Amino acid sequence: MKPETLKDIAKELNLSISTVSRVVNGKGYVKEETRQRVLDFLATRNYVPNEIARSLKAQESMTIGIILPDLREVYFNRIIKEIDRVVSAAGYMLLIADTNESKKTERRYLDLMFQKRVDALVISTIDMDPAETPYVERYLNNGTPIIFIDNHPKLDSDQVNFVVLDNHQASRLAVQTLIDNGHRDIAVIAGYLDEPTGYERMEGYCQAMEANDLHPDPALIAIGNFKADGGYRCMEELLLQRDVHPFTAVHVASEMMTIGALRAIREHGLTVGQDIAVIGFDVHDDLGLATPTIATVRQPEEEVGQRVGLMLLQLLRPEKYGAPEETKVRVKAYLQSGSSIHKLQ
Amino acid sequence: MKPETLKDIAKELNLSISTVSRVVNGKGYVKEETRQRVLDFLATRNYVPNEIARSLKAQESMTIGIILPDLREVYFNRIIKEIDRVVSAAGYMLLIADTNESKKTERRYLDLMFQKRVDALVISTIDMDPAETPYVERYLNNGTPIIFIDNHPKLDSDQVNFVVLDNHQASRLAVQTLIDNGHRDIAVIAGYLDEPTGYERMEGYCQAMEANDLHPDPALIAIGNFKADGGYRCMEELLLQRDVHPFTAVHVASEMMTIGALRAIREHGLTVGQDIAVIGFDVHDDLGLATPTIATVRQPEEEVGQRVGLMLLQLLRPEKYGAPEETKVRVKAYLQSGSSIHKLQ
DNA sequence: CTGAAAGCGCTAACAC
DNA sequence: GTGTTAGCGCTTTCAG
Repeated sequence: MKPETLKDIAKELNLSISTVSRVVNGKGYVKEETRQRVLDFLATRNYVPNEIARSLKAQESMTIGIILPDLREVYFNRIIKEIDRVVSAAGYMLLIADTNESKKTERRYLDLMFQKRVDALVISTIDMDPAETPYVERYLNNGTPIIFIDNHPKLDSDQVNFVVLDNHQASRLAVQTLIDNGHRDIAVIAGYLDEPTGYERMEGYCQAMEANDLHPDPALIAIGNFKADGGYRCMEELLLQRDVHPFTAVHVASEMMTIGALRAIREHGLTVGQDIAVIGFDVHDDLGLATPTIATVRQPEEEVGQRVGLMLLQLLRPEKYGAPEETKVRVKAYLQSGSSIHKLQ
Repeated sequence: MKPETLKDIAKELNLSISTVSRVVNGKGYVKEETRQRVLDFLATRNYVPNEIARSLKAQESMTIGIILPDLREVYFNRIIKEIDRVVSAAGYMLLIADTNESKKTERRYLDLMFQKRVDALVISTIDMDPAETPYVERYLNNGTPIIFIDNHPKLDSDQVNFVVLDNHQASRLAVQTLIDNGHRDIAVIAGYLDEPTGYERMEGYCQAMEANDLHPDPALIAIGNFKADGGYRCMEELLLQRDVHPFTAVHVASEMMTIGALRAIREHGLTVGQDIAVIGFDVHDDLGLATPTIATVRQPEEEVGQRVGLMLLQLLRPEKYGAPEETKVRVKAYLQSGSSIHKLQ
């Protein structure tokens, strides 16, 4: 019933535990004859080393914790998949926790994972001042590597590693794409400006406008709540004042707000990619369900996952994977074109 | 740097390890005064018990392994989210492995998780004869509970627990919905019949037809490869022979094939929900991007996750959660309506 | 009420 | 080459 131990094997073979251990691990001198005898016997049994005991002795769990707000988000599950691929090759496994957007749950998991002594932690926190909580400090005091994804705490310790999106570049790319298609009167629907993602994307919009000698009209800047209803309301507002403040294109700076904005446009009897050009942010339609297809800037999830995976290995085993060159990285968004943008003129 | 141990604490307090252990775990007699002294001291330190050591002693890891082919699939990440919610309340954490549809990787993970001595395993295997591999047997010999999801091996041991979809009922529901809308000439695009999901869904189609005294026309049954291109080709075939074998509606028995079929219909200049009614299988468009919206039968992912979670707890701690009543469960699909079905007559 | 001691399964000096 | 031993951090008898 209970799995066999080295001791069991050793007893049956009339050998010492250490000898068996040596052949199992393939390290240390063992006479070829004995080695074979052990190997043959092992083949008939079903011995699998107990990693828990190994962990206790070696003081490393060979596990990496991942804490995130919602596993259903495409962004997260893709990243995890990549991280898994990269680190599992080095023998690490992933302990995953979904906080369901709850700070309380996030803290509980932070504790639980520390108890389990994860060798490193990847976290997309919703608790933006982790430096102040003892929860994260435990890891830091410990020297346990932490990598933040999606967002990162303001705290500027060099212990704070992250891989996040370059929001400025992303929205610049979006707006530039509209401009390249001949649009000049461009509205933006951004998220709350007190959140970095909201603020930075809005700045990106302004940067692109100014780089093209266009003046962002304050009336064409709408601020929503990152959700579909926010996008809907913002779009409504923009449309209602359209005779006074005309625009031919809009950049919506989050996925859900894009969904809402599209609905508002449709309900106003207008056609996307004809009456109004739309470029979204991180809109996922890999199945190609939307007609017209939605142009959007997107985060390179695979790249993020790979970078996080590699950074983990470098942080955990620098002697093997080299010291990480950069532990604060901002990845670039890419353009996914779609028929929601029409050429002007 | 290294986290403190009971020993460290005990030494500083001039107490024995066992006394400190008792107050940390709140079990066993400790004089109220000493208890307070320990508690006060602990508050100033930052002691977190080492779960690895606890696990070794207790012979349980408080972790549950999950092995699945692709974390990006909505079906899986929702289930995991629910399982996590349920079992984490009981102190378990999830070790997750994405095999990327590879049998070899699946086996490697099966081994790794056994090494880590997971207390239970949830698996969506792609290796349909696990009974023959020693990989799964190790767990079974061990008494380690295994729950299969999505599909299950043919092997009919009572050790094989599963929570899977009732495919017959799902396709029956789909076809019945078409019939209820007045359709009688109904085509089906099913997956390969040597896979249970392909076969059972096709049977469900036949059952619904027969229950309504309709004769499934063999020419209206197309078999594809479960992927978008398969769905596309099948739909093409059906459309090309439509004058000889007319139909007004089609049930496509997998998500990706539905996507392909929709494209084929569009490219033939026909309109879904007008010229042809379509009901898909497990089509996910929670963002509501598709127009018209796609009617589909869907798996109740949340229910599956909850059932698996509860079953795990019951299998692991029957004294606390009661013995599981049923360990082979088939959940029912539900209907998600959409404008891809038009009423006939 | 508290402490000493054994042992979970494994690794790694260190002897022989 | 192989065995003995100590010890990773914890829980849990068993003495005192």
